[in-house]
Amino acid sequence: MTSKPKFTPERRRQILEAAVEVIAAKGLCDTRISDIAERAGTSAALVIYYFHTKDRLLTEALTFAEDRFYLQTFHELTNIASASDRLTRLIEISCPPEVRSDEIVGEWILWVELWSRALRDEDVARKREALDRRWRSTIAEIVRDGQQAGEFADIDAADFSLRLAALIDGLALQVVLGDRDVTATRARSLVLDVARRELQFGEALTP
Amino acid sequence: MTSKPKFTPERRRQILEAAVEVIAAKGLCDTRISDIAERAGTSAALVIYYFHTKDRLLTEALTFAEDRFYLQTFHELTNIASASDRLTRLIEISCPPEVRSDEIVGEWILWVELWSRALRDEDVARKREALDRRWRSTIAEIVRDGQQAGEFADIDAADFSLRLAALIDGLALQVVLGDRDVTATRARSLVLDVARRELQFGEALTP
DNA sequence: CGCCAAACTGAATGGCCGTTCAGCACTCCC
DNA sequence: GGGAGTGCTGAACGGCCATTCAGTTTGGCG
Repeated sequence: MTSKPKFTPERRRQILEAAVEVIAAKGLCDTRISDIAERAGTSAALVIYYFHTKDRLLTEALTFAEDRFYLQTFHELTNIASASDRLTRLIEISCPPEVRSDEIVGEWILWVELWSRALRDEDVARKREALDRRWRSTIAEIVRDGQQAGEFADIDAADFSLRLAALIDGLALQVVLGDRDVTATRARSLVLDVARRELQFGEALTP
Repeated sequence: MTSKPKFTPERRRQILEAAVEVIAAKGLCDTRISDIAERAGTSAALVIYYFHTKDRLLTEALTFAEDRFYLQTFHELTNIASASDRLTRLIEISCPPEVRSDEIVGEWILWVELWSRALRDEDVARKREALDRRWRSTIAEIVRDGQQAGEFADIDAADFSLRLAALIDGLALQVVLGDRDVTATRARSLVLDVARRELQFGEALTP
């Protein structure tokens, strides 16, 4: 309101954050530059001044958000010693929680928007690919750590991480779309079961 | 071209098919009524005349396409006797093939568009939910058939079908988005491996 | 044939929104 | 103080596009 924030990089971030919020709330299609400007507390003209075109702004906002979320998650995981605990936490973080936390659900909404954009924009497609590769590498890394520590069974880490990531995507999607057959807790426990069964750690399985 | 098709229901279908093609090619956001009209060989005014509003047309087109695809798949499966063959075929059909067949890839593109729409439109969300429920039921049905015939191990059919459907979603998505780490054949064989391992059918597993 | 309803259309209409632009305010440096 | 550069803005501009409308064609039917 009264504050008059200047200085380019700070402004940039403000606008990106506003863009992320608007996209999550209204969807890519219905996002207007003026909405973003309003939420950022400036004018539409300034938004264009910083990003030149709406297209570039939207692309940058999507990757900005996903990148930030990844770094946050990654940072949290580095504080956990055991591989099985790290994997468990990773699953908990990535599956949407039962209570509709705007933070996590918003993150998944942005993924869906990112996917639809990546279908038509080669540039976005490559950025998405890089984000997902990094994510799967992180899982694979945990698996290999656990295997070296003797916590996990000796299965192929690359295959497992791809399967696990895909399963999380598929289940989280259902939860975010509000499917009444797929509650958040059910999704989470399915993923955890798969991980425990395949890597053979944690609670005993009763088959 | 020269033909002059009339009669309401036929026209309706023509327009819906045109809409589906345009959406798959350009995406929901960039789909114009005039594009659809042009492809259907009529005027934009007629399109509105039939569907009243663009919104309704798009929603109807998306569910029309997915419904048609499901029925087609379902019909093909009914001709297969053994449950394991049926499940194998279901997986083959739903995973995008290596050669970019417009038919299947288009189907997946439409799913992504449907998801992003379902995020904001309760009506679309419910329709999507119904489509997915039917799909998972189809899988569960096959599993139960196979179990009764002694082909499959006795695991929980509902859980398995949810997990399998989610895995297919997640992997097919990567393929359709052009991720270079996830080829179509790799995705397909991962899904088949999971199914065979969990249900214990087909080729021997070498763990 | 003549009449009616329904299918269909081309040409407006009206609103929206990305982008441009001319200029204001502020700060820094000489 | 004044000149310059930069952050910033309000007010156009211009194009696009869903929707409307007034009117034409078509086909069936008495």
